[in-house]
Amino acid sequence: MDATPMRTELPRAVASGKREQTKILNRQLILDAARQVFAELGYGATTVRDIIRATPLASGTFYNYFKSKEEVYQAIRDEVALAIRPRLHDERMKASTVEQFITCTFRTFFEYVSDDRVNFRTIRHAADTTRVRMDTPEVIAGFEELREDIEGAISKGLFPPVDPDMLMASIVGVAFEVAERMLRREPHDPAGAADFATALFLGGVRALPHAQAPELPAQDSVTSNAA
Amino acid sequence: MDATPMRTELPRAVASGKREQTKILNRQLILDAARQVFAELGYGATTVRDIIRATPLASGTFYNYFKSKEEVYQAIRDEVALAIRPRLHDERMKASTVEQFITCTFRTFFEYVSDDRVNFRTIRHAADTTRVRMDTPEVIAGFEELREDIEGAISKGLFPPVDPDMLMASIVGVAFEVAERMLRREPHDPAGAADFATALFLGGVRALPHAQAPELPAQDSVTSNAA
DNA sequence: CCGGAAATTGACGGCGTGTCATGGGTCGGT
DNA sequence: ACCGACCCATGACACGCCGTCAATTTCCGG
Repeated sequence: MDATPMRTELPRAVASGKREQTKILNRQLILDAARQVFAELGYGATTVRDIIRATPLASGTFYNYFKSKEEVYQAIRDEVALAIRPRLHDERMKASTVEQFITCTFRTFFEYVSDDRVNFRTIRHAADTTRVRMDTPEVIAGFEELREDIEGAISKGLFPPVDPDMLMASIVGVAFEVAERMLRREPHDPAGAADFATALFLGGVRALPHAQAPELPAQDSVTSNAA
Repeated sequence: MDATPMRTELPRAVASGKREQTKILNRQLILDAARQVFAELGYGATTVRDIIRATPLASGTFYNYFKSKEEVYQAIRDEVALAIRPRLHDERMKASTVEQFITCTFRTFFEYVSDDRVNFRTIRHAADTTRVRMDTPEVIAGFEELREDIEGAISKGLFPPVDPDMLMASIVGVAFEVAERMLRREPHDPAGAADFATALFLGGVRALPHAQAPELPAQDSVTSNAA
């Protein structure tokens, strides 16, 4: 809230001693260098030495901050996940209809991806010919949160009682794959991508097999497999 | 066509000289070893040395067959893609309704994944905590084929005129992500997964924005940014 | 049976990895 | 202002992997 330094004996909240300051600085130095090197060489070809060389630090210092290049990658990826996850959750909490729930999820995601293409290109451009997607624990936690939100929406009667796990998986799959295509086109059209995905799911959810709904009036299509 | 050996001086079709036989054998030796080592150590941790050590061959020999561990990985992955791609294409060619088109795509894919979990687990179990998916050129070609099939289906009036690229991306995303969840559950239920995905797209496609329809009545939302 | 082509072998130089003893810089107490 | 304790950056080191290549073995055709 207040940006005014209190000038008490406890300025810890922002950056306590010089010790901790350089610690934060160095960490950021490494992360920034990594982002650049990953983008330049690709994740697979990058070595810890490449990262540290793009930094004024010595090789040993790297290991005071990260165990490996993979951990650096995770940190970068988690940064993104931590930035976007609360936004998505908040938006979904505000939703009072299926349409709002779905549309805000996709819109927020695609807009973020479009804005943050620095990070995102870094992340996607991994090897030469092959595309790669790595899901870090933080990202997976985001998926779980989506599933929980879906479960909540179902119990509030907002969604029909579909399989939340499968629906989550589908949304995730469409989000990432469509985002990829969106980034390939110029100019980026996050709104168009969101409209596409939203329409798909809005139409689709209605047709989805209802999981644990025993007292339904005669269903005509699907529903052949009631587990 | 004919499997009968002609007994001429040219039995090349099956396995000509000892030279070529061992060449095929060695290649297979390396691929098998790689499958095992990848599954055991994970892709990231595996070294070319690990692979060659799981083989009676010498280190130098490896490079007569593959440039790197990545190329081995591609070969394994491409093996799968080459096995499944024609099947998918054939099934889709037989489809005369949207429902058939979509359902056969998912059913074939999920059944294959479920059967072939040896390869698939190998492929997915890449690092320790992180999940990865690598799309090799052969796999990407499969995606392109799907897009072309969608375009064909649209021009035959089977599909409404949606954006084929985006629809392809969505199908791919759902297929892989739902497959992942399917493999996590015991027992595997490829039919259930296919029903879910099919229902989603059957309902969704109808609701999708129609791409190249210029004579639309007043558009209210979107379309603000016409390049 | 022999000469040449093709493929295998394993040792080698170069490099990345992760560790550790060393030393310089920082902090809290006096 | 000074000092001792502590923390952490440093870069050399031992080890292992990488990709290559000359020497050698294996195979083929004549």
